[in-house]
This record gives sequence, C-alpha cells and structure tokens, in this order.
Amino acid sequence: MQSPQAQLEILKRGAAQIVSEAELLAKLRSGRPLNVKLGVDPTAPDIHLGFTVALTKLRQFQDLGHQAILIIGDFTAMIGDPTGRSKTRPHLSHDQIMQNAASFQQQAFKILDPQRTRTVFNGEWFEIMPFEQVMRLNARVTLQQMLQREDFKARVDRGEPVHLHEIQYPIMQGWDSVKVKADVEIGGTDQLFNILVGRDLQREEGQEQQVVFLMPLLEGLDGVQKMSKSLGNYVGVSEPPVTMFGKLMSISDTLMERYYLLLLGEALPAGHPMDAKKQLAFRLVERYHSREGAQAALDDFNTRFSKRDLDKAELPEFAVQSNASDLLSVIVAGYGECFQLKKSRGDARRLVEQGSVQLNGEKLLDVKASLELKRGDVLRLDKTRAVRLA
RNA sequence: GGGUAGGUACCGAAGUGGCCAAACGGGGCGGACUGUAAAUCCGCUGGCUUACGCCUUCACAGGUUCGAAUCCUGUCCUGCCCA
Repeated sequence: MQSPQAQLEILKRGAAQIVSEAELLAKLRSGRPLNVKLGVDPTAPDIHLGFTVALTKLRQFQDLGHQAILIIGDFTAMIGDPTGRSKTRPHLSHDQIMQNAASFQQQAFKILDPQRTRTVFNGEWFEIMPFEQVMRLNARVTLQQMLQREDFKARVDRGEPVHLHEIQYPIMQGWDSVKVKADVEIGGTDQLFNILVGRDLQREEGQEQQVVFLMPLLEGLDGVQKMSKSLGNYVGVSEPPVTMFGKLMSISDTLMERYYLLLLGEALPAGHPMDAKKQLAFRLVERYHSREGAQAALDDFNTRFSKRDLDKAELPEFAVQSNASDLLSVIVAGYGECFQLKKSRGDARRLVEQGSVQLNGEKLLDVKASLELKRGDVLRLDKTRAVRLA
C-alpha cells in the first residue's frame, strides 16, 4: 500500500473540495481500510457519465486498498433528492425502484471492484424506523439551515412549493452515514450540505466524522446544465457503442476539455479538436464496452459523417409494409420500428418539406410524389438516422 | 380555518366572449455553412389532411350563450397575508 501522503495526492486529483484534507490524511494514516460511502437513488435504470465521475473516484479509493460502500437509496428514492431541483420529484413505486437498482448495480460494477464493495439498501433501516427517532433526527437540523440552501431558497423566492418531505432528505442521507460508519462520503459539489448533515449526526452518535469528498459536476451534452436523465443531455454507460460515440462527437470544443479532465483525468491533447474528440469518444466507448466496439463505432462514424457515405454504413434494416406505400407512412414506421421514436405524420411532413429526408442521397421534397422503393435503398430520415430498406 | 392571487402548449409567459390551435421568449427539431463543434442566417414546433378544412386542447366536472381559454356554479391543486 502506498504511503498516506502519496494516497492523498492521488485522491486529490480532480476533486473539487475536501472537508478536510487534514482529516482525510489522519484517517489514511490509521492504516485501516476506510469505509468510503457513495449513495445513489435508483430513480432511473441507467447510469450516465455524470455519475461515473464519482464512481471513478470511488474505484480509485478501492485501488488504494479501501472499502467501498455503495448505498442504494431504495427508500430515499421514494422521496427524491431535492438537491438542485426546481420541482418536487415524481413518486416512484417500490417495484420500479428495485428494478432500477438491479440494472444500476450491474452497470456500477463496470467501474467498481466487486471484491471491495459492500452494497446496502437504506430501506433496511428506514422502513422500520420508529417515528420517535425520526423526530429526534429532525431536531438536528433547523429550518433556517434548510432555507439557506440555494435550491429551496430559489423555490421560495419564486413562490413555488417546497414540501416538507423534501426537507427530510438530508437527514436521511446523513443517517445512512451513521448506519454504515462512513469515513468518507463522495458526492457532487451540490451534495455539500447533505454530506455535512451526515457529519453532525455521526458526532451525535459518538462516531468519528466522515470526510466530505466532493467531485465537480459534469455538464451534459448541451454544455450548460449538469448532465441529467431528465434533461435528456446525458450519455448512458449502457448505450450502444455507436450511440455513445455519436453523442460524444456532438459536444462542443469547450465541453470536450471538461470531459477530458473529469472522465479521463487528463488534459486536452494538442492537435485538431476533431481528432481529440474522436479519441475521447473512442476511449470512453472502449471503457464501457470493448476495444472492438469502439473501433467499430469509430469506423462507422467515419463512413457516415466524415465520408458521408451512408451506403457503406451499418444501418438498421427496415422492411416496408406493402400497405404503407406513401412516403409519410414509411417515415413514421421507420422511426417507430428502427428507433423507437413516435413521430406524427405532421413531423414526417415537416422533415420532408425541410429537406431532411433523402433516398440514396437525393432529397425527397415532395410529400405526395409516388415512391419507388427497392431493396437495399438507403433512406435518410434526419441528420443522425437512416435506414436500409429490406 | 379566514382573506387574497393564481392554475394556458416541453418550459416561461400574453390573451379576459367571436379575428385563438392560442402572441412573444427560451428550449427542441430541420435546412444552409461546418469538424454531427461553435457562431451566424432561414424555416418548423397539438393531431389528421395535397389543399379547403376538420378534430382534440387553455387544472377537472357541469352550466349560460348562436359562439367560451375568456362569463357562472362546484371540485381539486398552488402562492401570499392573517390565524
């Protein structure tokens, strides 16, 4: 094992804030494996790259000999973390949450070392917690503290509702830390308050306090808001190689620099930005899939976009129904069957009229023109989607 | 519980009896230009329709009216002030 000082240097890389470094160093000096907690609410079945920033850091702790404690917030997910949210989260059923949790764990272990990971569900203690204890924990946090939080404050200022169950969230997250005797809790910078509550509760319970270990939040594909499923600006780790590659290629140059730092832990390489971007996409696809998958995605990207040669690209096969002879029906069916997208005939008409739809490279601008489709024809639907007729 | 202001399309927001499928902004999508980048310009953005037009929508349910997002009644939800 590396010296405490050396470990600290490695761990600090990429971190946004640590409360405090001195405490962390002291814990590292104890020589025992530290309990490093990372909590996640399985509100969605997929992990996206934003969350991998914290997971990657947790893995780093593991590699240094520490114990990861992955808390699956099956109970807290029903409340929904209000952090950074401008609205109350919708309620999820417990069944749905457990399904999400299962696929979540599978994906998390693409990054974590299962040998050094303990997974716990917080429903284990919250489902049976007596109300008396709930009250006692609530006595630890003041209304003023909650109102100072930017997310609640903004909602109050805008005259939007803040529900009481939402302000329970930090307390619950803090109690998780007590239950697992966390030495360190990793989270995004928006988790500062929640993690600090954990420290309070631990002290109250006579435990050693956890170190707050914050990672920067990763911006989503739009480059502005943080990556989140609900904003649709995410890259999921279980998305197919070609999709993942494509999404990464669409980011802006400035965002690419962030991704290099937070996802690869490196500086942006010199050279043409596009080459750097291809390299970024390649390496991330390789990490979550395979080298072959990454190579195939790169090749596909090159033929489809760099060479604009749709004819040689891998495209989904689409069998046109004999009764769907008009162009709009073909387009709508193509979106539905090959891309699971619901498009209306109006959407399809717009695409045609605006010159997005092409047959073998020729724009089809006339909605009502008679169609002569044959096997092997390439029908381009929009910038990123095309099908081959079967 | 009392008073009061509200609930409009993905979001914000105008509209207070017909000219409203509903201004405007954001977001999104498409085209041109590119490196599936950024910036810029143009177009589209409830459903069906080649089109005329038709259909469903302005919290929900009823009602008044030739005609309702707009008026009335009830219900649900939210902010603010008072308790």
